[in-house]
Amino acid sequence: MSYFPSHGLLALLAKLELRTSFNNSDRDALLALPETVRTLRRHEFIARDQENVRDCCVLIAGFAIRHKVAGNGLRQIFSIHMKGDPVDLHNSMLGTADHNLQMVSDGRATFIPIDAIRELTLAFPTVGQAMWQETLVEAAIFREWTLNIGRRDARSRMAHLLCELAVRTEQADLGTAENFEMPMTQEELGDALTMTPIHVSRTLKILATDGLISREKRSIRILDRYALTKLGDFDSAYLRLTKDSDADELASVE
Amino acid sequence: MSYFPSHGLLALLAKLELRTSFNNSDRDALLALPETVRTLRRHEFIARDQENVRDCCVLIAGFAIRHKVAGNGLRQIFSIHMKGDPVDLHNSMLGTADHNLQMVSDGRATFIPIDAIRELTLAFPTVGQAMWQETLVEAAIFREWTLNIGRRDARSRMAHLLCELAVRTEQADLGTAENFEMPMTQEELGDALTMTPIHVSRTLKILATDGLISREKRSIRILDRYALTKLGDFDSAYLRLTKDSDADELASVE
DNA sequence: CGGGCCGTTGAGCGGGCTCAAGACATGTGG
DNA sequence: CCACATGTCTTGAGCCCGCTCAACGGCCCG
Repeated sequence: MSYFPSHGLLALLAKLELRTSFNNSDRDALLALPETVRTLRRHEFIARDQENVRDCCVLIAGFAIRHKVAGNGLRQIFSIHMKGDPVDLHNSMLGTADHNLQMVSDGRATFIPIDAIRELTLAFPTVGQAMWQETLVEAAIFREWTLNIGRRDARSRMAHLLCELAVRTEQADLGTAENFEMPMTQEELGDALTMTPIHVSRTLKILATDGLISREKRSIRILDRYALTKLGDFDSAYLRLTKDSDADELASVE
Repeated sequence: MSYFPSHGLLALLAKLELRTSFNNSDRDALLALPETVRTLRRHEFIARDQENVRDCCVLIAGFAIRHKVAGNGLRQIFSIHMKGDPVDLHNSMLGTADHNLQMVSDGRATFIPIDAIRELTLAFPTVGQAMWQETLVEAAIFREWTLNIGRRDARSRMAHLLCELAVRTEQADLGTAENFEMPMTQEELGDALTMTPIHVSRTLKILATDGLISREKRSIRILDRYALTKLGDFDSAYLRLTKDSDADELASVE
């Protein structure tokens, strides 16, 4: 048992409390989860397709990708993860992985035995529902990416991804929505957006020469957020960053 | 309260018990859920993007699709649903819909108030975990479809979809894996696979002339399952049709 | 200073799209 | 029973977005 919860557990708690109201015993039980913090190197695997998964990994620092490789050798990235994301609830709750989780930068994470999470969710069903909702939101992100890859052209796809990362990095307190780190290579971006790295390069160049973004090393500055949002057909609703009750209040105010 | 649970609830129970062991009180509580059975017409919406969702719909007969329309008017279908599928746990557990659910054939379904499901999962956390796992498997299907659309060519995409439908219809007791109904139009198939209906027609024709399948009205006969599985790069593991313990047993026997 | 890795740019190609027309089944009203 | 409309599927012809192949330049780090 950890007497001093890691930043990973604290970030996870904050994330879950965005959408669910906990009482003190819920909160204490979550923070009392047994955990082991580890540093992770770029390209290190957190979980591998088809292997058993015994721990749930919560990111503390750095970025990770969720991906799977098709029989023809082509890789598809399904989502990008950052601080506070319980990155393999999906794999660990089902016992065996059906995709890979891999770091794209150096980082740190805390590992929680999945059996402890199972017991926690049985003893504190409100925490269980909150975690369930968290995976539902991740499923919504998968759907939005499918729509993105399937139904938008290269520039829109790129704009949409940049908008999502802007919102999520700000949310995770890793930068502002106007200027944030994006430590992925263009090859990784290509596998997330279903383009060749060559076309990623050309597409980013177009966005920059059109004045929508500017690029430094591995970070992005958004120069025209309105235009980028419109080009990317982006609506952050699917990320569910507010409680439903908040949304209702907003709706009733309008 | 329904004293005679509908075929929808019974099919849902059977589906959840594929992966989770219930005791009698779990089972009784699930079957005692309040429900309303309704007939549904082809093209009728079960839920609409951005609307509030108060019920969870479990299909009894007929097929439904999950989809969203991008700003450019193009539609992307995310999954196809049939008997026993709790089709909008995703939307209803989050309160508002972020995509559409629509019938592609006439059918029947039972509607369960989502508040009753929330209470059930708090009082019977094992049932909650089973439903959570069900949505995790659906998320796995979303990922597999993303891989399909993003990383396979038209013929492989089509083959993969046919393999998935073959396995799932057999599982749902709606036909054999060799011969099953597929009541979708080629336009709907196209929106599921990200192709034009014209290309769907040509692709199906190629699969038929190559001797992999034959087509009658709205049903498919699989003539060469091995070749179709190989072409579609299909591995049913992501559907999680067996308990993990079963899989472990199989693995240890090998 | 040399060797990866990463990003950029050019030139040509191709899978799947667009546009167009026709075939065929089903349903509806006269 | 036919006339007609509608929805679905098929086939043909031409085109384009993003891919492939290739070369080069910049950066980091040993």
